[in-house]
Amino acid sequence: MKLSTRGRYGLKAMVDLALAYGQGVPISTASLAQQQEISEAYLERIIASLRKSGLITATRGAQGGYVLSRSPEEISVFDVLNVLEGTTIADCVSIGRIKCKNACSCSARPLWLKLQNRINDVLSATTLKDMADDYKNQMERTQK
Amino acid sequence: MKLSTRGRYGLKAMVDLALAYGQGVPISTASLAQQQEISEAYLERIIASLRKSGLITATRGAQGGYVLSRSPEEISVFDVLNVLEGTTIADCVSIGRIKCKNACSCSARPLWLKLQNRINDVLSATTLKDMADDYKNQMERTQK
DNA sequence: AATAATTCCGACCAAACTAGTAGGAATTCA
DNA sequence: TGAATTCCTACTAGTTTGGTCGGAATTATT
Repeated sequence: MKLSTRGRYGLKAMVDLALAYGQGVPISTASLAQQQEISEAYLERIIASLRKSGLITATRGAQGGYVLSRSPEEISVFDVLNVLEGTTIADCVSIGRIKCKNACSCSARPLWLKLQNRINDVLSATTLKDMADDYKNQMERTQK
Repeated sequence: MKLSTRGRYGLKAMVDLALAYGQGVPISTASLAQQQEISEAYLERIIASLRKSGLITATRGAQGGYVLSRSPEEISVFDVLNVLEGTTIADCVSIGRIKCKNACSCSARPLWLKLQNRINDVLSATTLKDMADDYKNQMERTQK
């Protein structure tokens, strides 16, 4: 039930991109990594997945970097974590074909389904804009 | 975000014990493992943790086995998974001291807290009795 | 008393996953 | 041209997962 650094680093990077959204300036991995104080090389690979999934767009070369492909309110946390982590808590609740042959008679499956729904509710109801706004507010409050 | 077999096997075993509760007959690992069609040796070790935590009580020797230490409605899924898995999705939402020094200024922490609460709500609102009852109902329906 | 059934315990193990590192090719701006 | 940057692939150490194995201790049954 633990989130990996992959998901945590990646989501925070996405929030950073959300904060920069609208200025049209691409942000480099170097600066994203610096804000989180983590390894540039590692974050780069995480970001590569996000780009391949289409959530962010890269511009190469000097002054290059990344921008969100859509506006922050159109990207949910679910979208992001779905790329970076498996979001399903057990195989038997995944949308595609169910791998567990005992699914019909499993005493735990109803619970997993319910739990999965609650998790998805939270993740898909929260957008990058929400997180960026919350963050800005929090920063303001601690300033004062 | 995946549950391990440890949590899944263990919880199902607990439901099996809940179904047998009240008859006073201890259930052996052999029979619990058989119902799930999994390795006896592995389940034994999972069950050992549950016993050490006090959720179940063992009687040794022939005709021995395990019974729930409390009645099924007094044991929540949270109790069980708390023993078998870490139930926290990130260190920064654990109850004890917060390990992450950036917790105050983290753009993701409010989300993790919210998500963690939703998960805990579901897990602690569901008891072994609920699961056992659901299971019995489901079995009846598929019989007809 | 012998035996079979069972919990209990510790050591071991292979495979997968996590969290990185390293190095260099390709691209683009200045 | 040179610096900044993405992009890509290979490598690695450590941890976790999901087990197995062998045997000691305990108890009910015969």
